[in-house]
Amino acid sequence: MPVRIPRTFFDRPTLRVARELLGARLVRLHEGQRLSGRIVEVEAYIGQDDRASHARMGPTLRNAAMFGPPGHAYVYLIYGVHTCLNLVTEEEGFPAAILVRALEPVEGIEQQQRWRGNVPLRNLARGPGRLCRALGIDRSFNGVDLCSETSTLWVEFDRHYADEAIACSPRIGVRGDETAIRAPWRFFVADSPWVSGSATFNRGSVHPCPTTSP
DNA sequence: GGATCGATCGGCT
DNA sequence: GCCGATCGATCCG
Repeated sequence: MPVRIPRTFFDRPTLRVARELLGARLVRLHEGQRLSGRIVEVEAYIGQDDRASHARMGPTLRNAAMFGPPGHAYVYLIYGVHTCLNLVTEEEGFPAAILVRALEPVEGIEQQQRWRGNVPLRNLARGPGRLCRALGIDRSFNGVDLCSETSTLWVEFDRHYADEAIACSPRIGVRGDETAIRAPWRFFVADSPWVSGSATFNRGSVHPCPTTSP
């Protein structure tokens, strides 16, 4: 039986957690059925000094989950249209989270297709808004404890990817050209057809993978 | 495959 | 008022 990833996993430096989440399986339980996908792309948002983070202006009602304990979900609405899922990391009080950007579909694909309007399989969960729609994740999941045995959303260990299979790049969709904001805090499975972004961007902007943050 | 543009809401300045 | 950690439709090559 697969087991939920425990809170101790999330209660660690965010870049390490982000790297190790690649290959893990995100599971949503819906009416007794498992809907899931393998995480193939993530982005790290670390601390109040991260100019791209929602936590940059300090704690607010919206970003409260980022300041809360690790192992919880931070879910928000973007552009008035799409939902994004983050997994909160590091000790309570320190605002950090990992944006889940793409999944390789694994279980309950038919239900996911229904929620997605029968788009091509490749686009089922390729992008942060798309994967939320595929798994039926809305803002009612904000603050949910992924490590509680009673929640209907969690993460399991699944595949392991060697370092050579992993690539890094600047985060997608963040504005500004300061070096700090361009930190290569996006991790993805190189050459996976399931990651978002264009092939040329994914190949052309690859950085060495960082292991420590400022 | 790539560029552009509109949608549409909540949260902050 | 302004502006997003985006997506899909549409147009072009």
